[in-house]
Amino acid sequence: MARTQQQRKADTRERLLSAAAQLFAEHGIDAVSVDHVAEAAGRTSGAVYDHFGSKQGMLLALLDEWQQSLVTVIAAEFELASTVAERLRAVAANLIVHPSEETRRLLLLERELSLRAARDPEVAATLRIRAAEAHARMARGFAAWIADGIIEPVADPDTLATVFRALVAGLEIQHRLDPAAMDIDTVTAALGRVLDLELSPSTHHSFTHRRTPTPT
Amino acid sequence: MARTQQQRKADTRERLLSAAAQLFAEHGIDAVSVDHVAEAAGRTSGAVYDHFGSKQGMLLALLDEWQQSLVTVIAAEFELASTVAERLRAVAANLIVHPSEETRRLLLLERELSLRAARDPEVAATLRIRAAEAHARMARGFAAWIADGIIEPVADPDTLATVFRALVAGLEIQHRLDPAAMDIDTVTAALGRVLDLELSPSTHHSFTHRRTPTPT
DNA sequence: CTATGTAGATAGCAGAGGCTATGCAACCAG
DNA sequence: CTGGTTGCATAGCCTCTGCTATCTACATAG
Repeated sequence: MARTQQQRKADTRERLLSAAAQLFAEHGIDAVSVDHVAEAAGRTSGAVYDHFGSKQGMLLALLDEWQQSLVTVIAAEFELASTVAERLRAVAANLIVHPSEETRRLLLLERELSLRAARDPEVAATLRIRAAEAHARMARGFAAWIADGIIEPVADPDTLATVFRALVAGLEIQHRLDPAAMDIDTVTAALGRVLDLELSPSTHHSFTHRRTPTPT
Repeated sequence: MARTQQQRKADTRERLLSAAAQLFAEHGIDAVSVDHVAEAAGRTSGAVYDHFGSKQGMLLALLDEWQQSLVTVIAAEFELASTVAERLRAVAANLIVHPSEETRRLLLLERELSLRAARDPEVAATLRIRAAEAHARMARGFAAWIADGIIEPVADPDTLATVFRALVAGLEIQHRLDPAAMDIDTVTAALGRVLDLELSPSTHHSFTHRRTPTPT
């Protein structure tokens, strides 16, 4: 397969990181052993320690090469529709209400990492940089929308980006816990609140569509 | 101390659950061993297994008796001020920007539990019930405000409660990761966005107050 | 073709953590 | 007073995990 040693090493590194991302997202970082990762990558734990030195080292390497953050996915969703309302609905659908399996895993991994960051300064430092980049990117997007008159300047782009990121994260948490309690109209309306859009489902409906949680 | 066996047992149970709550919140559930909990409670692991059968059993028992959820804390904050703007600011300050150590621990535990719920149906079931109660409580609060004319009926109470809970959770995550990037004015303005309040800091200021993340 | 460096396999250690089996003192019924 | 029960302690088993030390096969240089 890989011919030179360099190629072989690079290939192994990719396999290991890819397997780690997959398994960490699916089962949680602590629940996945180094041996699990190695086996999934078709290698042994010796390869992991040769490449990264420790499990933590592997995690940090993974973070460094990790591009598919929440905001990246949001941005991708935004490209798919033209009107603002449609874009919000696309985000609501593809990130929160009907995400693909891969997206679900990504979001879960992002949550676990941000929780870990609260107790692990190394993880926090890496995540902080990514978060700042993501925020800036989204703020520029809102600024452009305002400049183009696509949305009303209800607040400055920085605040909008902060609110929007927080909302998506928070809504995702709620929906994952109790999907039956939140349909796509509610989610879309919630996102629209940020931009002063009137997307609420009819009042009568909205007061009654929420179901009590499914009893155990 | 405790005289009858019943009293003794009840006392031990409380000690164990209290110690577990404290330690789980501070270090994370997986990082805390059964022995740690027992020792902090002045007992041994034998007591834990007599009471709860397993570590998971202890966690579920803890959840069942757990009253101090995020929304409970928010509700408490709301009582402290009179005007809506002041209440939002109180929430921003006491939950997100300058929370007490105890509040910080509580919020962290709540995040860990909700993440765990994504992979553990037992935890999910318990949390789901609490979340529904919390949501209903907050929705009733917003409904009362609308009925009393305290806030404009910009959306139905259910949507408002959904948005507000999501926003607080999301903002807390962001602020914990990078406190320097989000001051209290931004947070308050973000919360106000939900209710169409104009609390934004001056535009010129808001475009510049965000700092780049502290390098490493 | 040989010498050497290197990617990664193999085997195993040390420690920890969940859990169990058993022991024992305090309590309680008769 | 006594025998049984209860609440918890003690000791230890067993598995798993992160990690290391050592070895092997291959690739590259000369």
